[in-house]
Amino acid sequence: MRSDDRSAVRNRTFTEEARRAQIVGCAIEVLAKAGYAQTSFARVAERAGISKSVISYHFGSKEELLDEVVRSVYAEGARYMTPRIMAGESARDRLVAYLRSNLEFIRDHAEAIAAVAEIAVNVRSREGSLRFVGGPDGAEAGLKPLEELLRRGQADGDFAEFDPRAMAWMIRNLIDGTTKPRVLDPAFDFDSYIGELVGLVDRATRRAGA
Amino acid sequence: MRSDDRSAVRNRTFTEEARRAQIVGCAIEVLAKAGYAQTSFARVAERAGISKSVISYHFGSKEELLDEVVRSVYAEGARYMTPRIMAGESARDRLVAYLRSNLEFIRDHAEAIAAVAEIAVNVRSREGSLRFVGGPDGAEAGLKPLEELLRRGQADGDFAEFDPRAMAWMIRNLIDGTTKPRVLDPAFDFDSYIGELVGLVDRATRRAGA
Amino acid sequence: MRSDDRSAVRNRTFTEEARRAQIVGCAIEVLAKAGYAQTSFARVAERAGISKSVISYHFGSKEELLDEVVRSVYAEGARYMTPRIMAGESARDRLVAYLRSNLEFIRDHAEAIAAVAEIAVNVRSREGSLRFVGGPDGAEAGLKPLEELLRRGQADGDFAEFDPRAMAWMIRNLIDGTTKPRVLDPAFDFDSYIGELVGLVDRATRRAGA
Amino acid sequence: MRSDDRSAVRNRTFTEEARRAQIVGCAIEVLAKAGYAQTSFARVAERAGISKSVISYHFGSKEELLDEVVRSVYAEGARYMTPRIMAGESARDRLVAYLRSNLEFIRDHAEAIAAVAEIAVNVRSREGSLRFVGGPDGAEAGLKPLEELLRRGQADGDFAEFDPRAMAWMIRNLIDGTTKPRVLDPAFDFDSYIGELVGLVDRATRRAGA
DNA sequence: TATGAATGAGCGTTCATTCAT
DNA sequence: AATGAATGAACGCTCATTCAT
Repeated sequence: MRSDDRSAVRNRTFTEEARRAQIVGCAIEVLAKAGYAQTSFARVAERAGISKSVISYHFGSKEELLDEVVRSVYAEGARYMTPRIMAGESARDRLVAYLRSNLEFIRDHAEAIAAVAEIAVNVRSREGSLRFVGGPDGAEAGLKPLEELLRRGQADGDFAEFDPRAMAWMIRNLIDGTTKPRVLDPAFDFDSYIGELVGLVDRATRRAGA
Repeated sequence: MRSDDRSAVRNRTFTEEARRAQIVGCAIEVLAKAGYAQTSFARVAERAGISKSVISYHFGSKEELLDEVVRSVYAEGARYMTPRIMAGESARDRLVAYLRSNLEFIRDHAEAIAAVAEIAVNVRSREGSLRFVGGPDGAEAGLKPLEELLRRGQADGDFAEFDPRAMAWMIRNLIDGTTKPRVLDPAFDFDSYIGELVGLVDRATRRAGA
Repeated sequence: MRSDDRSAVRNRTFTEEARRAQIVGCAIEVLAKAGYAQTSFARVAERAGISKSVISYHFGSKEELLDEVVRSVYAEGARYMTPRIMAGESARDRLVAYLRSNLEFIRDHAEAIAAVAEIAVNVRSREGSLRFVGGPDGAEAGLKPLEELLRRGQADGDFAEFDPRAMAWMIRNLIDGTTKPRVLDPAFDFDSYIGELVGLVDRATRRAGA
Repeated sequence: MRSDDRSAVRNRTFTEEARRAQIVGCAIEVLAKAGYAQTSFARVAERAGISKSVISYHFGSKEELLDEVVRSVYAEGARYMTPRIMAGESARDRLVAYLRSNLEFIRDHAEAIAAVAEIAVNVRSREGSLRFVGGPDGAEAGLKPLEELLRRGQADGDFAEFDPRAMAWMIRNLIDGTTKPRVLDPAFDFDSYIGELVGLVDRATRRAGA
């Protein structure tokens, strides 16, 4: 096995990247369909039609594979959202773009989102803390820009007075919670839910009388 | 194991109830501290200072133990919330009471809430669906009363126009998401967060001009 | 617990005898229906509607219970067969009576026979040898009288020349094997099978020209 | 475990076949020596000098291992018996060949026969019926050819009148019962027993006056 | 680059048995 | 005479991981 991939970047051949991507894709499917507890190398390998030691070969550990699942989904999410948010001119525009683009990404990548959720609530460090919610790569990373956006909007007079950090958390929870009605509610309509959610946030942040 | 457990209810001796409660308590601690995947009979027994077959003796299966964890936490939650909600005279009063009492309960029972969350997102039926999220005892059970409350408030003219079902889901997500900032944010202050959340929901539901 | 019942005979109260008989009966039912491997104190107790420690109380060990099952069935078998065999005047008469009475007893006590068979082929001493087939109480005990009967018949000129010991074994195997077609063959008719078996043994033992 | 076992047949490497054969061999030894109830993966592995998860790796379940034990012994038995039986020209010849070859195989494979017997009388399906006694692969499979042979012999005038099905059962029981005197009787001589058994069956089937 | 083979730790569960009441 | 409570050993099985090829 390649024992020297501790460092962030390594040269990988094209075939290696392809295998990694395939395995990540299968891992996402298994995670989404069967849940974290039932996601084993054996099941992922079975779905990929390869032997399970191939996974060990490419990823070194289960942790590394799950990390890569999260990383790849985050990266694709950022690729989708960032330009759309940046296009907004006012804080309000950008907030709405943040909400819409994030929700659209969730809508269009149900399996990947479910997989990341499974990992986020389950993978723990040795000491027991969740690896993907705390930590520098965790929720904090996604929260800070949102908080900044809100703060800026308040400074600009776009938004009412509220605790921008608490509001950021609440908005994240509103977004992340979308998967619940989606899965559970047979009558759920994603696009109208987006409208309701944007409306709610708008009313909750709008300066009185604006 | 006790051989006559088939029926729903059984007389239990005082000692048995005490042991069951002790085991449930330890299971909650392990679930909250180490997460679902690391919660085994062995770990729970170790924490309780008993042998793991004692758990099998009292619960018959892991599923039964986890069910009891959920049931007991739900029951205590209902005991706390129900009278407080019922005391409200208007829909708005009751909505605020719903929010406050639920959040207070979460605030005061952090471990139990975390344990139930671990179970809810992990325990699956044979076919792969989450047992405690869907189903008659799942989210639906908690959602319906809230939706009714919102609908009634709209009929009374207390609330603005919005989709009451979507709003109910969003409110639940706001509440359930509270654990995230609590755990992750070192500066998190639960009581002021309650205020922010109640304020947000108030603004989001209030009839314009009211 | 009564720790002094190592010796063969003890005074037992009426209720104690009744309990023992009840437990033995239930053990027979479980053995016959579910097989040796699935026969546990728990299952026997469940069927008897008592707690499993009652069995421990009355029998001291699983071995003792199974011994009692075998002993009681053997005793009842002997009670049925002995007078019928003794009534025969010639060796041939007695051989036929042996076959018929044994087969009738098997026919009329299917469960008990099945239970004893389960025990006989499964219960082993510490060193690994079967307890109920070898040993002084085992097959030998049943075989010797049959062998003697055959030997006597040869001396009387009733029977042909054959190795009486081998013949005794073969006859026992014919009898004991009856349960197999009975269980497996949907068209099996016990009484006509008795006729066939008696005929076979008659032909096999009869002196040529007799 | 190998994840692609679903289908009936698979290519197996030489090493895998060797390991499987070794494990089957050890399982036979344990079954024969210690009996079904004491036959566990741990004991088999211990005898093979491997870790018990190796057995799981190669067999997937205990059931699969025991199936393979039965299958391999049956296959070898058929390989020995079939040509010898086919060589007989008359029904009588073939019946004697059936008896002799079967008994010789039993004589020469005592352990394997004992192991299969342990399995046959103990392994049950979910519902409680014996898996290897009833069913298409069970006793029926071995009985039918024998019954046909007897029927053909009657049609040819070789044999007396008797119920060929009952006779087939009795002959099978005579053969299968051989293990009992062999194990229990210190003076048992297998070859002379074969002679006695063949003689008995001959007398029992021979047409009067033939 | 990939794999077959193997491993040891751990899982939930069942078991006969013990013991105080 | 009976029981509830508890135990430790053993069970079949799954797991991520290692390693020689």
